[in-house]
Amino acid sequence: MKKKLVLIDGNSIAYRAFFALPLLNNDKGVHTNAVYGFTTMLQKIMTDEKPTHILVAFDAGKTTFRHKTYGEYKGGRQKTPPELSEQFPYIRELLDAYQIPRYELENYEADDIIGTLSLQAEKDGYEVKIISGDKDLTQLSSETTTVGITRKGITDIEMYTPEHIMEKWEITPDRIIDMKGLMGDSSDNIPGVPGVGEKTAIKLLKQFGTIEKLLDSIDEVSGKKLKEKLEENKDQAVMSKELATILREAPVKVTVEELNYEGSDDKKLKEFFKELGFNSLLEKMGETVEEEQDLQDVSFEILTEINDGHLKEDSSLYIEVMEDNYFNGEIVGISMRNQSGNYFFTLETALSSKAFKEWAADESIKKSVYDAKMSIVSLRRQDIKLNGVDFDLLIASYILNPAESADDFASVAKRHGASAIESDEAVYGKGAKRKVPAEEKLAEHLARKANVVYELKSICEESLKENDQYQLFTDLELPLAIILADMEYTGVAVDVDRLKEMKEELANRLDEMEKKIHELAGEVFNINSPKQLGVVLFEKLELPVIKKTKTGYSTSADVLEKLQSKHEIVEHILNYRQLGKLQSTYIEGLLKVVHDDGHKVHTRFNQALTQTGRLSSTDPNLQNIPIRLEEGRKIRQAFVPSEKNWLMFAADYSQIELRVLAHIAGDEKLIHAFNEGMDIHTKTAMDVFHVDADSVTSNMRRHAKAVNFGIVYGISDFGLSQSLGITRKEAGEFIQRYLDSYPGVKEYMDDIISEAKQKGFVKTLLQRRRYIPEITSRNFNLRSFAERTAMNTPIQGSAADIIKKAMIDMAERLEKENLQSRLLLQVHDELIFEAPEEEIERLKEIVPDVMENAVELNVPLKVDYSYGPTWYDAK
DNA sequence: TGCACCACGC
DNA sequence: GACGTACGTGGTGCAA
Repeated sequence: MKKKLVLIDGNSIAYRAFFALPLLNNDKGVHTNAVYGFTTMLQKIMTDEKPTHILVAFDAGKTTFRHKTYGEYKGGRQKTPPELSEQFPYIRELLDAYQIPRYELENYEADDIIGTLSLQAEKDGYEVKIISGDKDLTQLSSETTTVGITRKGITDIEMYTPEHIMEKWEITPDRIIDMKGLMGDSSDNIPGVPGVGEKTAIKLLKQFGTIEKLLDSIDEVSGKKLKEKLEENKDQAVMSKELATILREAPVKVTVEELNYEGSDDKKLKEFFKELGFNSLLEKMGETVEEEQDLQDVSFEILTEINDGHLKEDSSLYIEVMEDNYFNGEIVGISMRNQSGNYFFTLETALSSKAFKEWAADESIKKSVYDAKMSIVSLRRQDIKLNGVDFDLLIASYILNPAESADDFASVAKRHGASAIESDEAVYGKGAKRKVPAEEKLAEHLARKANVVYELKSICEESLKENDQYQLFTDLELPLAIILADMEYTGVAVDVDRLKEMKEELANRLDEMEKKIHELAGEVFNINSPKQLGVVLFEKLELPVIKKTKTGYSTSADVLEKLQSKHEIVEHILNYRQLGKLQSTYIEGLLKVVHDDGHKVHTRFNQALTQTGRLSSTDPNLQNIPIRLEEGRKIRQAFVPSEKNWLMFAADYSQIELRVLAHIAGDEKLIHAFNEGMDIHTKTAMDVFHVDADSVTSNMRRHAKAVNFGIVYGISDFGLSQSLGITRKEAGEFIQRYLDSYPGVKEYMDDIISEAKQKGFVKTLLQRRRYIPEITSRNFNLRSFAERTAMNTPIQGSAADIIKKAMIDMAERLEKENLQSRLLLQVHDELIFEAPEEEIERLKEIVPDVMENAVELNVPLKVDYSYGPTWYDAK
């Protein structure tokens, strides 16, 4: 077996882990995030690399021989946070438990130890892998040595071979020190040459080879300023190179042979994980983790008969359905908590209790629940009506902070300081092992849940009021939950026969296309496998590689489009992809979720998920049914009214986000444009390109539309450049010109960012919040992302608020006017109804009326509508 | 079972 | 210069 040495840069990985993960604590208050990250990284290395020899190198002390060369080396560096320092002893303990040798050397850095040992190992015929978070180490890459640098997080490692370095920087590994010498390294305080960054450094090295050769032929450097800088900083460049050079003959006292790895001391390792509270890692080692037993005893009663004495005002009611799709799973238990006690009972008990059913249906008796929509629907499937819900812990938690509201009861409970509760996973198990436990155990768990809801009601209400979000909760989201429950329960009728026809036809076409593609490729392969497709396109057919993914060649649509002219096969693949998507996701996917009784699908809207306040839809997702391409749009022919002589009626807001922007920003030009009913993309083109309406070309309008799109979705210059197929610079200029054209918008963007910085969150028209802590990050990417989020969320979120309000008003109006028409779906800016023919004329009046007047803005809201026998025809 | 890639909507 | 860049859901392939 080939010998393989893994060398790990301990300090660097510890740093990476520390900053990549949130500050975890174990129960003794010791910070453990760096140790945890280090462990997961180590485990990944061990399984991926299976080293025969291994060592972790650490930096020793503060000063090294490099300080003699340059006193300021690593100067100005933030000192190691104490939260990290305190974790180093644990990392050492971890390595000892793994029986992995560690090493540090006075006066030298970990880099030098690694450099020295890797050289020795290469000579002795080892394959070497180096793992670090510091790109400097890539200079050690060679035929036999690969350098892995952690990318985002800690377990995502980018491997640097000489080929990869060549691809990325267009230089050989031994020139990396020259690159560093020229561009410097702010984190190590290596000065380099001012004004020279990565791009310039690479350009110079490609031309001259090394720093020394460059300085010899300095007259040949193009660019006066650059030449001056180089001349001025000659010595500094040479010194910087020296500082960046890893020493390969440090006086290391261990030999490679001594580093052979014989496996971990599992007993020690388990003890260590236990001490630090790494339960998930313990479980991986096959240990059962006993529950934290600070669970308080809960006294409850299992009811076999429910009577008036148990049923009180202000109860919490908890319904448990095991499957997350409550249209498939049945209720496995119900619990209740109120002044008279804490109870558990089965569905059968509930069904046989007239008192319970009346109590549940009584609007005037107030109940608190966790997930009102789920509770209402799952009870309604049993013919039990649930009314009078005035508190929903799931929604309250979501409103208080949409980022943290994982749909997981135990974590919501913990977050708001409720008494401890076991996780569902601990009680029910997971995956294939998931099952309903014995009744006593289930009863206890559910009793605790009802208890938590009961406890948290007033606490959450208080917090909502403090945030000025109580109205959002009671007047918007809670009533909406009831409407969504109705929509879901009603479901949408599907023309199954039509779908099956389409399936048949598509299957034939796909077969033919598959044959054609295989023929053109000269071999049979799986077109759906990006991996196999990549080999065919880029190796066998030798098409140019446009883009790579981290696992291979990219074969995405935008890449294939660029290759269309190069080979006939490409177009066929694009068509195959398009139809394949329709077949698998929309036709087969939809057929899979049609309920046998009545040919309906019952999507579930997740009301507590998105960061902006939008809804999402699953099983099936009815918010992404094709519309753009005719071929796909035909899918909509399969969505039909559920009753004879009814029609589908669809109404959508026109440009709601841009209208919201005009309102929030108070931009006069934009407001004027909407007041005048102008075509907003044409108007934007006029303002951005400084032309009059007649001179706007279709290309100008397309660009303007993309910019508007970018504003609405908060995309970056990069994103805009991708969608328009232009350079990033051009895209940036477009955005700049847009902001120059609409000074009100510019001002809004600036203000909202500073508001986000100051408060830590942004909010929508109806007081929905999104917290954006990254807005103060020193990391450019995180901060930029946060800034775009700050600008975009009030726009998208307010639009979401408005349509939610419209849905509530609409339900009220339909009820008031005694109409049979039903709201079926919401697709972000669109509402879809089914309606008796004779009500269509009425809907044409009231739907736009209600939607356009859901809120009052300083621009008009505009709604378009249409109707027909299928969703397809309602266009 | 989990991740990577791709593609659909707004 | 920063290396990753609206938000969702779902399908298939593939390695573990």
